[in-house]
Amino acid sequence: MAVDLALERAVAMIRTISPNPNRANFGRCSACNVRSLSICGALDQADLAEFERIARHIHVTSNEALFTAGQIAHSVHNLTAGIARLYKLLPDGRRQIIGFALPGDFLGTAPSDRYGYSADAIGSVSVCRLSREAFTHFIAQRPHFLLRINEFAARELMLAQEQMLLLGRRTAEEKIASFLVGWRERLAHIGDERQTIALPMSRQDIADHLGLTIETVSRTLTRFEREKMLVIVAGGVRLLDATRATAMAAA
Amino acid sequence: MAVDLALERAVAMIRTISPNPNRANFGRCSACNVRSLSICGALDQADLAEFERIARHIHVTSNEALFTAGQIAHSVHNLTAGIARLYKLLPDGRRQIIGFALPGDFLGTAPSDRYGYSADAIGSVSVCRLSREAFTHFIAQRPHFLLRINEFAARELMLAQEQMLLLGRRTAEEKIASFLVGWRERLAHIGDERQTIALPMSRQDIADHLGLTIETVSRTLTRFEREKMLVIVAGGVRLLDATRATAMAAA
DNA sequence: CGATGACTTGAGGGAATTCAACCGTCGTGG
DNA sequence: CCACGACGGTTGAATTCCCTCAAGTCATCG
Repeated sequence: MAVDLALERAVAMIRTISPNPNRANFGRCSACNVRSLSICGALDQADLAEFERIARHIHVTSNEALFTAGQIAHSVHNLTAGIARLYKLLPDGRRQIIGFALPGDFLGTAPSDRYGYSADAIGSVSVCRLSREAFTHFIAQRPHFLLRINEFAARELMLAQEQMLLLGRRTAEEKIASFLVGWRERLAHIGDERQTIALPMSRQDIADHLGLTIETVSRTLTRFEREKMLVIVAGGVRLLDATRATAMAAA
Repeated sequence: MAVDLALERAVAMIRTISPNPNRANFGRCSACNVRSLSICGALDQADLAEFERIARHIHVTSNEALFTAGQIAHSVHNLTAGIARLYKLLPDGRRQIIGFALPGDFLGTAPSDRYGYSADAIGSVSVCRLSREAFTHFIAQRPHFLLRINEFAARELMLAQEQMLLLGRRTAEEKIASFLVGWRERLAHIGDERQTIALPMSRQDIADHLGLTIETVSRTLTRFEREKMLVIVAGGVRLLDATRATAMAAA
């Protein structure tokens, strides 16, 4: 039906920014459709060729792990398509999703030789995987690239700080509204600007991201719908009153 | 009395790692007692001289601001003595302390030209202040320095991720225990290893860091004391049962 | 179709907050 | 010298927001 078609298109949009990559160049960095969004945006043709030599394309399917917290961090990752869930677990199973990674996001900024969090796929995901060793060597002689990585780390840090404010000091209602508004912005940043906000992650994922339970997320969303702030559709929500949502999210 | 003397020594210890800087070299980077802990640890004598040329020493007293969220970020800061409170505010005054900065910490990793959070002094604080412009220029030609900054950003990010887990998924009891254990580790890292954990910040600060109220912090600490896990002393706590505290904090 | 999984909805409970009072210390000024 | 208020902290009682537990709906799929 129509709804599903729209959803499918939305998901496809997220998976790859431009849906028709040149087949001949498929897999080649120079034809990468998220290059400008990613750390690789700072590389010229020569650098890119070398980068490509040390990178490996990996595809993982839904709920498959990219890496797991505590493991030796042999690789760094560059998300090229799909969405990943980044999370930490407590021994008793409680989970905190520290973020969702979108195409262009870099997963490799870590202070130790072990992954500080786990990452797995929400739907099918493609990444560039590089051995940390090769990557370290690569950046060592390319200061401008390092600068770019630094910018990415800074942006990630800022998001983390926003999230701390949300987790520590916002009500459930504010958390949901902030999440929707922030998520919409991030989708817009990668080129997905539609009225309907795609929510490919589950309610449980949202709950674990906002420090809530699945029931509270569900209840709050349906209340927002009752109050005509949004409409819940398959795979996402359509924002009717963006002004009110933004006001609730007020930084 | 004895308690106050011990406290004073503790505070002095935090303020400056080595209490007797060479007077002749006072204020000189080469004599800086937190250099090895800070980003400047990656600089050689020549670099250090240049760094010193663009840095300015600033002292601020208790509760004075270093910078404020939203302002144009003209400067970056390097904490050399004392402790700073880093926080974000909501329009209605709710506050989230995103971290406490210790000597050696670098405050300058930001993706925009505006400060993403506010910083002010807990007790008296000394910082090296550099214009962002000069700093950017400085790092541009020193890749190894940039690498060091990157390591610092990565560590900060990891701390932020830990804090998200704490804020989103831990109980009040676990939050307090985790905070005490983590804080003790950080103090140890800068050379302050004593039985008594110095807590120079107020109960309100702790509450705003952990996403709790001041009453809950107070109640939980006194309960810990009743249960013989610790003793509350002026300016800090003395940990009696570190095993239990660590278990509560269990990552 | 029966089973399974994602989500919703309702009723009741509880952890932490809110509201309020109180305590001890410190600095100030009458 | 001490009365005083301000301030940081503690403690108690009542409230509330969100969680827990439980049931029910709906779509998907073997």
